[in-house]
Amino acid sequence: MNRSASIKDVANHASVAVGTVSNVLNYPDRVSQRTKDRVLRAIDELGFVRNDAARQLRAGHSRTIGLIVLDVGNPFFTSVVRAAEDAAALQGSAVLLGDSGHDAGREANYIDLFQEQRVQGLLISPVGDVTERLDLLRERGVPTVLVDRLADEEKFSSVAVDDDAGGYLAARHLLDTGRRRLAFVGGSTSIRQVADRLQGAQRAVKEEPDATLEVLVSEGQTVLAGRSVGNMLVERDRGELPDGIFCANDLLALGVMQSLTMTHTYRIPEDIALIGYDDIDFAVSAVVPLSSIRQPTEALGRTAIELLAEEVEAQHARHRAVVFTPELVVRQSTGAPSAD
Amino acid sequence: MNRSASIKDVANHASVAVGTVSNVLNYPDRVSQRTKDRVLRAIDELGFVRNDAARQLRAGHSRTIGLIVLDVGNPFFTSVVRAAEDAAALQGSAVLLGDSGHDAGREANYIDLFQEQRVQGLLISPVGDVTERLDLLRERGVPTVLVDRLADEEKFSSVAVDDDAGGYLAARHLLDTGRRRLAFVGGSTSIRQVADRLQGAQRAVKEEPDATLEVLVSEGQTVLAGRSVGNMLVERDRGELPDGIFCANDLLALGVMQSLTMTHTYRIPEDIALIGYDDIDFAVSAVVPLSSIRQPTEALGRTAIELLAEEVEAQHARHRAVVFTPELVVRQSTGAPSAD
DNA sequence: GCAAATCTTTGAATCGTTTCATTGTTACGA
DNA sequence: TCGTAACAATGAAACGATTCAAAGATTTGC
Repeated sequence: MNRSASIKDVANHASVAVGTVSNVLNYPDRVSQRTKDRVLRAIDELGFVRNDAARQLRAGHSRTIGLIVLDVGNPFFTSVVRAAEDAAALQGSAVLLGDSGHDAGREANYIDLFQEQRVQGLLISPVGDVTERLDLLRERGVPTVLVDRLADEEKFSSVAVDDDAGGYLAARHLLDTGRRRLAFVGGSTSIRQVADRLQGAQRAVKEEPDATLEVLVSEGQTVLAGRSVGNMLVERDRGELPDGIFCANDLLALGVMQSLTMTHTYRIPEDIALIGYDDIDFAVSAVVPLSSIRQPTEALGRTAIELLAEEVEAQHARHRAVVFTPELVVRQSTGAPSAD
Repeated sequence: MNRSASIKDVANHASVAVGTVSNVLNYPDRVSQRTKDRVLRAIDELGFVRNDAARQLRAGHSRTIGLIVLDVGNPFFTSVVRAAEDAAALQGSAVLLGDSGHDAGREANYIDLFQEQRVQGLLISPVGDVTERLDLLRERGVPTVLVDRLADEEKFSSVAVDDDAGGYLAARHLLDTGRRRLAFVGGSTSIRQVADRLQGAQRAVKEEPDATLEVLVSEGQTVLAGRSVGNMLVERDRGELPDGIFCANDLLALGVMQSLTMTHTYRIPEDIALIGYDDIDFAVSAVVPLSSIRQPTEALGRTAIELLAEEVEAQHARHRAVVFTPELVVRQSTGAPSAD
């Protein structure tokens, strides 16, 4: 296959000037019907496809937006990505997706790549702390929005979800359904998300004088870690058991559920109510459909694109940090009569 | 922020010719140390970043590869993507990822976008059948490799997994562990993957004169669909139950497992052995760790990139269709003493 | 039928990089 | 000291699309 047709080839083939071909593509109204037909036919016959490189060289910027996430496999990000793509499409941009896989090196590669591509801007859920890498972007004037990470409004716009509020919601829901001896299950509180969710839960518990909250630290945030915690609970005396458990994510909750249902000693939700966090697909199809806290991922993605557009348009506008409040999803595991 | 620095600005700032700056970037050996230092300093001081558009305009092609998958949320594709990215990085290319979400329109958009970007080539797991869209790519000479879809070798190179072999492996394993009354659970056999896996299972069963295979059609391929099938089985007389169940995917298998373990009437694997397909993350953390068939996703992604490289280099070489054989993963649900 | 107004079309200049033939410099052996 | 390699640096041309001032064509109004 030889080199593909250029606008010049089209112009020759249709016996018009290159400017006319360009007009057909960009300002069809300026061109007479006759000419337009001839040009379109030529385009078709030659299989002409616009060369985006030439286009954006002239324009000085591309029509793409870079999006770097920590893990495309994580349903949370998958959903954010999808929403961002749709929102970008609405404003005529396309999203280039990069997966850093929690690796700072890969992240740096994508940042460089996207800068060379002269993306309109960057959405990024950064690996680790906000470092010089990002400050550099800021200095270079690359419009940037942080995703799922609160940022100093002096420096960046950002979108995030209020984990404290989520934790409050979950605990409040357990309290509202009459539970008083609550337990929080989560990995190390050095993970910010875990700490915030716990804090929110504690805030709710303080509102009820007769309520208590026990903190159970799990080995990681997996189903298996949850099962260990569950097994430990099953061995307790009945009187020492919590009557409501809030897990820092759904995987942990599913593990706890496995332990409790397997032994058939305790019933969910009659003896123990259980609520998770994230509302993953599996939550609804657990043995006992799992109540959970759903994060507004679509809003996150959409808003990130919108904030980016603001940054692009008003170069020197103040940055904005938008925080969303998550949503309670009640299912059977916390005592709804029957659920979706 | 004004327009970013160009190679010309760097040249001025370092008092050299533009060609020299270019040489520093592309052929450092051709440039004396003194000049190189000066140029590098200028680059640093001006915060110069190569403009990829201009670069690839000159080069005639980009250093990116387009990858369009049916669903980034699907762990199968996530894993393929990751492997493809790594393999591409090794040869100095970057992957642009598009998610068609099983939507032909979105797919078409990405195909157009990637063509305008003049990607080196395209990896695509196409929506529906291989249609004119793809034939058009072929005619245009865009190197293309189909992923997870067998293709006419006259037309395309492709990488795929042998589902018939996978079905055989699963059924053969059940037979090898002494089961004789097998059941296959799957959605409609109009889905090619389901049909192939069933066919492979049937092939294995035919090898044992005293073995039988019952086909149970589920309503879709979800956990809930699996649970319906499971509930139906639990109501049968013990004598009419299968002693080995092969599910067309892990979600179905997890649903079946829920039904069986919840009632505590039958034990897995003692009464009924259970095996799924795909080896999703959840398989290992099920109540009874689930045996499954693992697809070689890393090999798929890597090989796809390699085949694409072949296509790019040898324009008129014959295409190749590479088929991988999946792998049996034995866990507790089919009677391993104890598993990972 | 003619001037003015409107609509079409033209094509050179431009974007930032790479390429490469040419020119300038240095080093070395005779 | 000179001639010649070997090495460095130069800068114009090219890539393909868009822009825009200018020219050309057509229509309108009188």
